[in-house]
Amino acid sequence: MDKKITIGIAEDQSALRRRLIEHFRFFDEVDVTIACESGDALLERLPALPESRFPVVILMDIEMPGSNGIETTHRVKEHYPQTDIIMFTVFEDDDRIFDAIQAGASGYLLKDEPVDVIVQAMKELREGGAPMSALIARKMLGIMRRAQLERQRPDDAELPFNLSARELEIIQQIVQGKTNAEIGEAMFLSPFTVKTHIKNIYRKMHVGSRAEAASLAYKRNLV
Amino acid sequence: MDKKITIGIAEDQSALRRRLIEHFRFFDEVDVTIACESGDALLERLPALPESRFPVVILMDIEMPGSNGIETTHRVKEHYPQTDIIMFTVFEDDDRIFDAIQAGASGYLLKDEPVDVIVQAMKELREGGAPMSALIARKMLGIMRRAQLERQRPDDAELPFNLSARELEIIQQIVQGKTNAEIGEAMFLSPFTVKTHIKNIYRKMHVGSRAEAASLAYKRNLV
DNA sequence: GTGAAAATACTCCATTCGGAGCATTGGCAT
DNA sequence: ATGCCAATGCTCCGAATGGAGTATTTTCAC
Repeated sequence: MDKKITIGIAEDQSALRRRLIEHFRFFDEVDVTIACESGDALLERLPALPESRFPVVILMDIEMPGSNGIETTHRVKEHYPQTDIIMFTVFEDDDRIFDAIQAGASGYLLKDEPVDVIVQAMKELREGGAPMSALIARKMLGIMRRAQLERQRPDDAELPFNLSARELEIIQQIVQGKTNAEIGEAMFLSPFTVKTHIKNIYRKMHVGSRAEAASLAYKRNLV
Repeated sequence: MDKKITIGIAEDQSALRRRLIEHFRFFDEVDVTIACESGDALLERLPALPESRFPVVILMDIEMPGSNGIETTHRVKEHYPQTDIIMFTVFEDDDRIFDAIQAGASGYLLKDEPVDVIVQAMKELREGGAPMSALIARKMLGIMRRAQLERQRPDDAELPFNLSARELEIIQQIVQGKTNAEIGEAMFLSPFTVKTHIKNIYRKMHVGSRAEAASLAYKRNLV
């Protein structure tokens, strides 16, 4: 059988914190090894824990005095990237969810979830999942629909519009607002050559000005 | 008790399709009302269904001949936005997950999930969740960490660089590659006026050319 | 109702750009 | 080997841009 899941708790409301600790006692799978009333306290006390009692999962309140849950998550993941963090909150606005994920949270539960669901979430986490309350999961989808993905292009993939590598270099200078002369200087080329390249770029991209080319370059993730 | 969940299936492998239909029979909660071997067939046959047999959830394979699952999802959501779609696939690359979500999918299951998990996912969906296989949920988090969120600006929030509303309008035309004369025509302004606005824009944004302004506009989500 | 800010409009001038055409070189593929 | 295409460089010309300065009208807040 697997070892117990060691849990950390950061939650400023002492009543809730104690209630959680009490309830977790009834579950054999988990073991609360640290519980703090603030993110700062958690960060202070974590280094002192022996490895065997170091939390594998931290239940993190978002709203806390001092360092809030987002900041604390950032710092914890910085020092202990292998520790998973579940945000635990009553709030559910999109920006906060997004920020929590970006900070490194791997799960997001609303505080009204029953304790057995929380324990189940811990197990899911350890099995590679990303437990989320239904409402949060739905909101995440909404966030993703509004998000722009920065798709990275494999090096050998062909560039949009059949642009050559050289032409791409030139575009990158164009979006910086450089003149042909400046680009030539930067690339050790005659400004005439730069101009010829730009002519070809315009033809391939079906545009007719630097602004339009820059715009299209952004839209197509060329820069 | 709630009514049965009506299910649609789009899956080109006939063996799997039949297996799913067979297995779903054992679950009282669900009722397969339509099963097709392609996205095109689904789109063709959906309009003919009576409302009572219209699928509330569609299990959608991604890899299909003709319209693939992403395209089909797009079209289904376009015509039947209230129908939920679960992507059902063996593939799990980030771009595909992202595209599926953007197309309007509300869940994402791997084909190796047991049927009872799939049925459970349907129920979760109806309860407002977004069921995902553990692996997919984790990948979604990774995608979100790389994503840029387009945070929408409240109407009364001040624009970056203290640009006026009128100036913003002009920028939008600039990124389209228009000349001052064309902008003037579109906005019923003298080209001289357009020029004056652009001068002010340059001053406020600390740039000196249309390409640079367009570029910065994209970076700051002005367009 | 007064003042500040924004929007409108124009002039002059030097620089830059975009379009067309042309030429040479070097590398890569058939 | 040969032919194609990318990369390089150039000329001429007209159109558009960018910079500076000035002026009138509108609008909106205090």
